[in-house]
Amino acid sequence: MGSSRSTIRDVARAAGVSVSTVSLVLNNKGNVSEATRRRVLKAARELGYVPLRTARDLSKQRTGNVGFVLREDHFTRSEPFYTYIFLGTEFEARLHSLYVLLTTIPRDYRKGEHTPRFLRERSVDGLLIAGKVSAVFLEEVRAMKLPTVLIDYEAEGFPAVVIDNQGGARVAVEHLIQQGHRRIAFIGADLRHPSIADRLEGYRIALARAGLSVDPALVLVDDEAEPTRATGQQLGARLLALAERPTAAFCANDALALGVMETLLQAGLRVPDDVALVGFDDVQGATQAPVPLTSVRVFKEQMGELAMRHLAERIGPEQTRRPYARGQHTIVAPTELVVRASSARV
Amino acid sequence: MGSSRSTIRDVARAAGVSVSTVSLVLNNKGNVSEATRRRVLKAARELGYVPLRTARDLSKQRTGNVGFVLREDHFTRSEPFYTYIFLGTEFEARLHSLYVLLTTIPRDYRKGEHTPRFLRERSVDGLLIAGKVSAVFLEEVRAMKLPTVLIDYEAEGFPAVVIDNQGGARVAVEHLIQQGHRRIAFIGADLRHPSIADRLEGYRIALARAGLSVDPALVLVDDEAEPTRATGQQLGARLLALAERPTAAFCANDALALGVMETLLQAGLRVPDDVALVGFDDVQGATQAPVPLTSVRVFKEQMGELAMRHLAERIGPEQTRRPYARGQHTIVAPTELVVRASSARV
DNA sequence: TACCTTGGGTAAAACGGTTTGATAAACACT
DNA sequence: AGTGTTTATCAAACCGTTTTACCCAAGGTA
Repeated sequence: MGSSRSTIRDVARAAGVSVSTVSLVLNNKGNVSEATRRRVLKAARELGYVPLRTARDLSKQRTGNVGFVLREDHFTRSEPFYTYIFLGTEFEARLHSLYVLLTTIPRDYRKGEHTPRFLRERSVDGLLIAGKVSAVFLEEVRAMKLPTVLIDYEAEGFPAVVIDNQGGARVAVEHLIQQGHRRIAFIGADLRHPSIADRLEGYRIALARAGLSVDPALVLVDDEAEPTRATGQQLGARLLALAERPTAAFCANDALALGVMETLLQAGLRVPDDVALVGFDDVQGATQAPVPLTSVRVFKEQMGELAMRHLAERIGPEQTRRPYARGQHTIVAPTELVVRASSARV
Repeated sequence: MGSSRSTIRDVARAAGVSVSTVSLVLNNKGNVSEATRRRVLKAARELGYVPLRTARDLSKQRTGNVGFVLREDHFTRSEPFYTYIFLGTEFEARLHSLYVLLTTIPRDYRKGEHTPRFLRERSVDGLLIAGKVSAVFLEEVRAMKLPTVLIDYEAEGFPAVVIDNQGGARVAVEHLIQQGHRRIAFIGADLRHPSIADRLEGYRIALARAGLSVDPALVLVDDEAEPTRATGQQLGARLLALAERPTAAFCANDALALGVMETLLQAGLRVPDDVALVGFDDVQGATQAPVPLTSVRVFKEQMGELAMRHLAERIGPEQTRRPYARGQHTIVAPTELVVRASSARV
């Protein structure tokens, strides 16, 4: 038992070939006869040889790492949305022999002050950014000319993997219409967030296609707020205060929907009998709600995988580094409506 | 603007010294005159020189990475307990110039099949393991002779950073006693988990110190279950079914406590008037509960920091790698009782 | 026969740092 | 003046890979 790990030289010696040959075999490159290939592989196996990453990376002029950046408040919120996305990237990363360095940035990012260490040290080959982040940060990243893919967010000049927000919202609202609803509210928050804006657009389209007009009074949006449960409670109160109450509401996400539900139930209304509710994201809490929540399911791990795969291609040996035109190379991840009790037949 | 990043040789040339001198200056080693030191630093600054990690690591015979392993179901559960611990380690890692590779393992870990990639490739200098993990995994790690620190879990032969479970539980129960309670239940789950066992022990000690005896009927434990909200609901039902109902309950964690609360409220009881409740962990949900929950606060980031600092010491250049005796080098992180409405005065 | 290919292999030069002697100069002590 | 000792510096070796450039023998072609 050699205690220290064995090197490529040990393998070469054992197989009776040169170091270069071993390297060629292990990377299946160049012309190597079947006989030597087998000898080398056998020797490598017997010695339990695993190439040393640092050596390989130094030689290959790469770091073998990719960065994964998201806002701290997004990472630590109770719904593990981005956690699943991260797991997806981690999973896919294995296939490309990359390591993922996860780090968070504050909501109010300030330039030099908060720059992730791996960017300063330039020890990543590419970058994934999940969720909405400060424009200042994106600016800084842009200047670095580092292959980057956004996830669940969009910005000029960056390829992105996004949820089919508009499509998902449309299907959700169509579902409500099919259940017989005609007065359907929209519950939303910060419309500068592309996802929320797109979901509103899906709502509009669904109504239009059904020949229904959009009643501005039913579009309940707190443009200054984050789409949280607390915001949902407040908007729920506004909904209750309406002269002519809607029979259903489509909420821009589950947190909002759960907040609305809470307010409605506390006011003594029944869901879905008095007001049907549909959310978006299909978070864990959706099934555990007092009235299980109908929601639009998002395939989070899959989004992470798609993003990582795309990034790996850009990093890859091909080095095709072509610049991205706006909107081009935006990958849209499909959604799926999950019907539960909160939107049962009227 | 030299487009390519500058190397140590560029700095040496600019400062008019040898490469070795630059290295010595940048690592403040050896004897270097103040004059040259300044010249070198100036040159490095002007060239924006940052040492290349892969090169440094290869040379130093280290990887510069540490692994962070936890169970997938722990990572993705809605309470970001381990997420905060991870953030603490990440923060501390910066001070030691280490990168943290986060990866999850399944609950039912099987040897070769699920071995984290960085262990197989031996590309970490040390390992952090958070939460309870499969004994099989610990066995595998032990065999690797890799510096390791456990967090929020304990096992033979590993140093660990743990919550002061017993002390926290004691303070919590003493609080209930001080509020006038005499019949206090304990709500728990899987007692093989050291944390839960220790919290039960704290409960016992507090009662004993107050001269109260432990009524076995009031120790409600589902030994086969995980300490989740659902388990709490079931145990809440058992509590309701007791002939002589307790006036208070100390729960082994907040999830259990919230489950119990739900059951009690649904049964028409009032908290704290009919039954006072105290939890443990002080999760986000504790403040948002129907009746805000008194709980034992845990400093999660701090635990991560402590663990990483300890690990860095073991990895460090000192190489003191002395073996750990049982229980030795177990760092106990303090707790703090946070009193809220669920345990108000009787 | 002389002249390309091509297949199979290697030695040596990177990659960009750190660390280890060696060396020369300055200094201190008989 | 001669002899250690310390201080400041550097050339070269080293870390473990990949990659490049070259070599030789065998086979094909004119």
